[in-house]
Amino acid sequence: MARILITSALPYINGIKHLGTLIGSQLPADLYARYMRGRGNEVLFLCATDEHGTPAELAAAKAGKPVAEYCAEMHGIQTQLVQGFGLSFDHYGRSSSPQNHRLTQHFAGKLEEAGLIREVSEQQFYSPTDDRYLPDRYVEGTCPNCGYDKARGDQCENCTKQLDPADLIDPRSAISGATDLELRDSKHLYLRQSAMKDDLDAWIDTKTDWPILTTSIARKWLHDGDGLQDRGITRDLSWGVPVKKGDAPWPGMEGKVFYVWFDAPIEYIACAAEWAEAQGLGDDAWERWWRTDKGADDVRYVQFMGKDNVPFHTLGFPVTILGSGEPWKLVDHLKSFNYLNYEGGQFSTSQGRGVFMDQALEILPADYWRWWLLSHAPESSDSEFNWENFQASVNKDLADVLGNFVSRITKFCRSRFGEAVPEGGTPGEQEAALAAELETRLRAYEGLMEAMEVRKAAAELRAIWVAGNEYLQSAAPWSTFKTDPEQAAMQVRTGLNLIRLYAVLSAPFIPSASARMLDAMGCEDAGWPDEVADALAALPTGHAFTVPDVLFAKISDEDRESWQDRFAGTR
RNA sequence: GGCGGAGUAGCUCAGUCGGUUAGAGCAGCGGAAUCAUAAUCCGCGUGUCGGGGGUUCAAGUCCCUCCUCCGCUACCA
Repeated sequence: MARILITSALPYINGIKHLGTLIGSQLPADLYARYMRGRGNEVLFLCATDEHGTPAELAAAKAGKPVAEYCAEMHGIQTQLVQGFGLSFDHYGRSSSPQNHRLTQHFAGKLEEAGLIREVSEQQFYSPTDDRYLPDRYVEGTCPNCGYDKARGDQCENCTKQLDPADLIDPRSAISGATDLELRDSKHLYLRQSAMKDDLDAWIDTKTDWPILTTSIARKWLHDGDGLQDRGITRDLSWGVPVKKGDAPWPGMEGKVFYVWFDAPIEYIACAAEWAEAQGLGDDAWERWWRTDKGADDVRYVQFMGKDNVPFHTLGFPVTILGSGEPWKLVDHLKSFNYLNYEGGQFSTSQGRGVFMDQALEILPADYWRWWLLSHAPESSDSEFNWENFQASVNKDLADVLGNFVSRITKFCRSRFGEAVPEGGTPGEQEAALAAELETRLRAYEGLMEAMEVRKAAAELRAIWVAGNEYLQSAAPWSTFKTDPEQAAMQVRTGLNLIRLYAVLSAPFIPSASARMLDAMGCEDAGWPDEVADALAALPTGHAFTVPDVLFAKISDEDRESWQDRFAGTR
C-alpha cells in the first residue's frame, strides 16, 4: 500500500468556475484520487480556494461586502459545487486560513535567513480616492504609442504594446475613474529565484516522465531571455497574509501583504494542517504527509493543474520549498492540461459564454459532465466542447452502452428468474473468453490510470463495457432460455456480476452511477477485482437485487438546442 | 517578433526506438438479433497523415522551409 498526496490547483475565489477550469485540474485529480483509493492506497487529496489579491477585493466591493465576508460566502458556494461534482477532497481549505498565514510567514522568514530575499524600492500609483495602491492593470489612460484612451497600465489592448503605468497619458484609476493619482515610492520583497536557477534546471532534467507540456513550460521560463527572473512577493494591499519574518515583524514592510502567488501554493501544505485540525488530529498527522523527516519519505506527491499554472509550480513554489532549507516534500509528478475551448472559441466569464459549474449541475447530473470531460480531457492539445459531440458521446457511451446493459440484464433476469441471482449451469468457453478479454483490458486500464492517461483510460473502460454487450449478444440467454434454462441462468448470473464489476471499475469516472449500480446489486463489497474470473462469480446464487431506474436518460435534440442557445453568451 | 503546443477519415482523437496493406470511437451504409433506455452485436474506410524540399533500403514518424490555428511572452539574446 502506497501513500499518495494529491493536490489540485486552487480555484480563485471571485466567482464560479467554468467547465474548462474543472477539467484542467480538479476533475482529473479526483479521478486519480478515487482510483488510488479504490486500489487500497492511502490517499490525502487536497484543494482549497485561493482568496487573496486585488481581484477578490474588487469583487467584494462590487458585491458591497467586506472582503472577508465575501470570500467566506464564495467559499461556501464553491464547496457546494465541489460536492455537487463529487470531487472527493479530503479537505477543501482556504488560503486565508490561520494555518496558511503562519506557514507563509514561516517560509518567508526561512527564505530571508537563507539570503533568498532582497528588498527593492519601486514607484507605484496610489489613488487617494480608492484609498489603495493600484496594480499596473488597474491603472488606465491614453496609450503614448497609439493614442487609444482605454489602455491598461500593463499593456495597451489596442496596439498590444507593453506599458509602464507611468507612461500613460492622463492616468486614472480603473476602479473609480479617479484622476488624482500619485506616484509613490514603495519598498517590496523579491524572491531571488535567479539564485536557484541551476538547481531548478537540474531538477527539471530529472523529470523525464513528466508531460512535455510541463517540462517545456518550465524550461522556457528558465532559459528564455536573461533566464529566470526574481519575483516580487509582496503587495500594498490589506487583504492577504501580513508580511512577517516568521512571527516577528518585518521592519519597513508594515501594512503590506504577501503576493497571492507566494501564499497560494503554501496553502497546499496549510490545507493539510487544516485537514488535521478538522479531523481532530495533531500536527504529526499532517506532517507525515509533508515533512520528509517526519514520515513523508515514502509519500508520492502528484499535482494537477492547467498549463497557466505550471510556472508557479515548477519554479516559484520549488524555490520556496528548497530555499527554506527545511525537509519539505517536493512534487514528484506534475500532470498538466491544455485548455478546453467552447464551441469554436474560448469560455468567457465576462461574456457569459460557455457552461459554468452551477449551470452544468442545473441541467444534468454530475456523472454526465464527468464522463464527457474526462473522456475528452485536453491532454495533448487544446480540445473543444461542443453540444453535438457532448450529446452524441453521452447518449452512446453512458445511456446505450453502459446504462442499457444494466437495464437489459436486470430486466431479463426479473422476468425469467425473478429478482435474485439465479442458480444452475456451469460457466464454459464463452465465459472463459470473456474473462480473458476483461483480464487483459483491466490490466491495461490499471496501467493507464496509474500513468494518468485520462483519455485512454476512459476509452479502455468503455471497451470493458462493450465487452459485456458482446458477451450477452453472443451468449443470447433469451434464446438459451427456451432450450436450456440452466445455461441461461448461468449466463444471466455472469451478466449480473458484470454489473457489479463495472460499478467498481467505473467509480472513479462516474461515482454516483456506480453507487446506484452497487446499490441495485445489493452489494456492499466494492473491492477492486483481483482476478476477473473470480469477480464474475462474486455474487452468491439466491442473492437479491433490484432493477434500478434508468441510469442515464438520453439528451434529446430539443434539450441540446435550448442549451446551445442558452449558453451562447450574448449578454 | 520570440518560445511552446497543434495541424492524421465528415466529427473528436490514437499513432511508442522511422519498418509489414495508417488506426479507434462517433456519424454513414449493409446485415443479425429482439433481453433492453428503437437500446445491442457483426461487416464495410481510395484519408494528397497542412504545402514543398531533403536524409534513408524505408518517414505521419528525422532535418530544412513555408502556411494555418491556439497559448504564453516581449522589443531582449
